[in-house]
Amino acid sequence: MIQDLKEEYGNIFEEELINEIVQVGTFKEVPEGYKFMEIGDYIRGMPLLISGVIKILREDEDGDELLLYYLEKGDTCSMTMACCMGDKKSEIRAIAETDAKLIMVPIQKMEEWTGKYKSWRNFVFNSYHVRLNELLSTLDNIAFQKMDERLIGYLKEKARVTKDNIIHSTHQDIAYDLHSSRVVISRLLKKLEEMGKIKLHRNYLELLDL
Amino acid sequence: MIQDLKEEYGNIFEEELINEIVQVGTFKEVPEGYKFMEIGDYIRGMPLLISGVIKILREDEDGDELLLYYLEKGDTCSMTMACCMGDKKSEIRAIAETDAKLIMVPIQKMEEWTGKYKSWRNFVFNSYHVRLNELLSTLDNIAFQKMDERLIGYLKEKARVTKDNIIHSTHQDIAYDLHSSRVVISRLLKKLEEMGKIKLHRNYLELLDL
DNA sequence: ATACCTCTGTAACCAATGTTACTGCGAAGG
DNA sequence: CCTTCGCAGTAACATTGGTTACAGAGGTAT
Repeated sequence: MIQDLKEEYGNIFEEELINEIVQVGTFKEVPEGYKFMEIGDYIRGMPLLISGVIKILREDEDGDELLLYYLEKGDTCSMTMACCMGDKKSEIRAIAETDAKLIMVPIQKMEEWTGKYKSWRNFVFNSYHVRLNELLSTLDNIAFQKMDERLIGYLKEKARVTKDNIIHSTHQDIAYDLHSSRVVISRLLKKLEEMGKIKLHRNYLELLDL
Repeated sequence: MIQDLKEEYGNIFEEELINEIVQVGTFKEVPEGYKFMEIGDYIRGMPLLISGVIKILREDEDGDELLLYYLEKGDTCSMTMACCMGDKKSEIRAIAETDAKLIMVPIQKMEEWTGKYKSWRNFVFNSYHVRLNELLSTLDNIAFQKMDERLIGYLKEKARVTKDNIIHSTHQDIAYDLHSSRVVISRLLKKLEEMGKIKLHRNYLELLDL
C-alpha cells in the first residue's frame, strides 16, 4: 500500500501527509463491476484512486442512467467531497470500470487536513476544479451535440481510459451510458461501421479510425 | 461598502477577514444587462455578490447558448475560482440579470486566504459544493426532462431569483436561455396559457399558477 | 443435438423538437 | 397619420430519436 501510494501521490503530498494517509486510510482492491456507491448512500469515506478506472453515473427517478465521467489514477471524487461537507447522501453512483486499487480516507480527516497541509488543500481544490470542468464538458455534449457525435466521443473516451481500442460492451451497455435506447445505438454503430470507422462484433467492437 | 459587506457576509467571515476584503477589494455597482465576463476572457478577480442576480451562461462554438444557473447575494462564482487556480480563461459568460452590487477580490488573495482563514476556506469549499450540485441539476434537466418541463422549471426559477411573478422576456430571450427556438417556445407557452398556468403579453408574461 | 437465451439487424411507426415561411399586431418615430 | 420594425401566432414540413416487433446469429447448458 505504501509503495503504491508513494508512487502515485508521493510527488504531490508531503512525507508527513503520506504517513497520515497510511495510518488512517484503508487499502482496497476491487474487481471490475464493483459498485462503490449507490445514489442515496451515505458517504463513508473519500477515495484516492491508485490504479484502474471508476465510472461515475447519474440516475433520475425513473432509473434512467447517464455517464458523467471517469475517474482515473490520481483522481478523487469531488462529488464525494461535496457530499461529505454537507453531510449529505450521494447524488451519484460509482462503479469500477476496470479492476481498481484505491485508498479510502475517513471523511473527518479530510477537513482536518485542509487546514494542516497546503498540498492537500491544493489537491482538493484542484479536484473540484477538474470535476467542475469535466461536468461542464459533459453538459456541453448533451446540450449541443447530436447522438452520433456523442457516441463517437463516448467510444473515444472509453478507449482512452481503458487504453484499449476494443470496446467490450454490448449495444445495450452503451445505450445505458448515453441515456439512449439499444435500437438507436445499433443504428448509429452500423452507420459508423459503414463509414469504416469501427468494426462490429458480438459483445465487443473495434475502433479503427475515429 | 463596509456596511453592505458586513450585512451580507459579517456572520460568516471573521472581523479580520472582512477588513482585508475591504482593503483589497473594489466595490462595483452595475446595471441590468452588464456583461461581467465573456468566454475566453482572462479572469481579473473573484466576485462576491452583495445584491442582485447574475446569470451564468455556457456557449458552444456556433454561438448557441445555454443558461447554467443564477448567482444570488452571498454567492460567488466557482467557475471563476476554478479558472483562477488553473490560470485559465473563462469557460462561461456572466451577465447581470438585475442591477447588482458586488466586490471584486484580486485572485492572488484568494489562495492566501484559504490558508489563513478557516471561514474563507469553508466559504470557498461550500461554493464549489453548491455550484457542483447546481450544475448537476442543470444536467438532470437537460438529460432527463422534456422541453415543456424545462420551460416550466425555467419560469419558476426566474420568478424566484427576481422575486417577481412577471417575467420580462420575449419568447426569443427564453429560447436562447433554454437553447431552443422561438417557435417552439411560443408553442409551449401557448399551451401553458391554455392550461391557465400563465398569461401572455407582449414583451412579458405573468405566472399564475405553476 | 436440442433447447434456450442473449445479442444484433432491421423495418415500420410515433412523438418531440426544430425549421421555414408567412401573417398580423402594436409600439415608436418620422 | 403612416411607415417601419420587432414580436407573437400558426401552419406545414423535416429531422432526430425513441418504441415496438420480429427474425436470425451465435453461444451455452442439458
